[in-house]
Amino acid sequence: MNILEKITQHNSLFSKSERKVAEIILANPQTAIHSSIATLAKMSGVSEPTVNRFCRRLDTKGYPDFKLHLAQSLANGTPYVNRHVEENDGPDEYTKKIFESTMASLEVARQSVDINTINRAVDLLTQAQKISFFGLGASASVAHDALNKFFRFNVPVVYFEDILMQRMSCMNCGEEDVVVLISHTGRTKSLVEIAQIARGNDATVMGITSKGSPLAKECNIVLSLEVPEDTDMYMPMASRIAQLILIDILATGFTLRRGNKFRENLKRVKDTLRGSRFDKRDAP
Amino acid sequence: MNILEKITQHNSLFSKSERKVAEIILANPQTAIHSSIATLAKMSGVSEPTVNRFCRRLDTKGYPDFKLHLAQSLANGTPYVNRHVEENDGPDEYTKKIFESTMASLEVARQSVDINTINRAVDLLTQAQKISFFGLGASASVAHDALNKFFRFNVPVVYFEDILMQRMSCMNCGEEDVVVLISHTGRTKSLVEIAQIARGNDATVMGITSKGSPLAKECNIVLSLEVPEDTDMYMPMASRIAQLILIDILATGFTLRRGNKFRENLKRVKDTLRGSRFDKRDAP
DNA sequence: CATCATATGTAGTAAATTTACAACTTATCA
DNA sequence: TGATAAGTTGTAAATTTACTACATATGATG
Repeated sequence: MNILEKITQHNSLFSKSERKVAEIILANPQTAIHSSIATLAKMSGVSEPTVNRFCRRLDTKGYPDFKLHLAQSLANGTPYVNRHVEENDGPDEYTKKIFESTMASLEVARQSVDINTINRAVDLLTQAQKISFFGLGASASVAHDALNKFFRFNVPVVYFEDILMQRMSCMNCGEEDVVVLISHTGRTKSLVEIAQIARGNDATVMGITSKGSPLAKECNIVLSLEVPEDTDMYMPMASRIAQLILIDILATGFTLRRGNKFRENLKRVKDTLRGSRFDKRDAP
Repeated sequence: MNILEKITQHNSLFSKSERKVAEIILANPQTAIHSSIATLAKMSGVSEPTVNRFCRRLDTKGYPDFKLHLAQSLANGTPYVNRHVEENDGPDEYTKKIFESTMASLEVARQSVDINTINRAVDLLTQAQKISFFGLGASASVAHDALNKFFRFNVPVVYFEDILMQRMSCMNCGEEDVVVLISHTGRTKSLVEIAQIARGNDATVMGITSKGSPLAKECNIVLSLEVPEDTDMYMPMASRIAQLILIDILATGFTLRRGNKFRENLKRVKDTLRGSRFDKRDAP
């Protein structure tokens, strides 16, 4: 897709003179897009038609078209790269890095979600009699967030942080219930146990976790997100944010599936909150 | 910067015919970049020089240069636009929309953070004897997440979901303590009250909330994020994700400030978790 | 209604890109 | 090794494209 990468990769397919052109372009792409074919030819020490042929070999219609592609590649500048925070970074640097690497991860996550699985997950949630959200450690706050979202839907929804409560809750669940287990690694022992208990009671177990993990193996349905792992010791945890967005997506699918009448109800819940708020106008 | 936006904004400066050109381009920019000046002129129903003048008015050198700029604008894809989920959207559509609008909001948020404030906030947190995180409703899970992060730092850190517990906790705090209050709107009554209580006890009150809100007025320091408001009835709550990233940033700043020895300690906490996990290799 | 200013189009010109073809390399096989 | 074919590269002409200068039209102002 990106033409600059394409140039580097196709290098072997170029002829000798074409390679000269490639070098000049890679060395200074910004200059290249503002040059005419004649200028570029002179810079590369080749003839104009050679430059043209070079462009064609990259599946562009010709030189102007090539410049367009090149411009697009350059526009993406540094397209949200996953740069790690370093020891001596100042506030401006680590702020920028955290935002950007989060966005980079989200971009990756976005491309990795499987729509069909999402759809099926929404199906299951819609039909559930009771929905439970469990997670431990960092994932607990994700489960917590899920509770907040689904609670508004006027569906029986359960969330516990305590392992024992989670267990007990699962022991009491049945065929009609959906248990959503959240764990980035999918290797938290007690969560895997909970999955087993839930399945033992014929509940549907939905995992928001890594593909192929121990937890994933115990689930009826797995929503996995490919997020570059946070090998870093510093904090940013893009995986967790991707999970939250996934919850957003499920919740949205849920409302849409439930239709109009249901959404009116949702609005009522929102309105109820008003009483506990300062009015927008006459704030103290 | 972005030429497409520029076209929409400069609309009033265009002449009648130039506006025709603008319309055609905005209607189908992808086609525009692949057309010659003659084709575009014909499509717009104007003469070629008019198109050229149109380009010049946008501070480009001429038509080819304009196309380059246009191509760059388009390169950023449909650069993460905040598109709302609609009634009849299928799973693929709402998934895409949610991801994209979240990213769009993050981009906005990123540009709105004030580095100096962040730096001061990190200062305050570093010096705190005890840090409390409080939020209600959706913001509770953000506070919860903050707890998870800061807990690892081996600093006294407090989090309650219960209003009464929050109150009691604040009554017992002192000069050396920092209370972080999280609320997107900043209009939740009980949270404002808590801010007042905390300040009454000389604690430092840090607000992660909207500028100029009732809550913001009670804070010693306000970390505000300009996030396009979620007027939508559907779920996506970009504001909350921006808050989480902000917490990430604070936590990162915190570790960096604390230096090396401190980070070793952090690693130890991470290692401790191993025991509760299935090993990566011999997973069952 | 005359005059000026601005806006738009026509036609010609200059520039840039592409095509066609010829010259030159390089590889292949007898 | 030398002939031939396949592939490269360059030259020059053809074509397309963009730009300039000027003429005409439109519209506002006194």
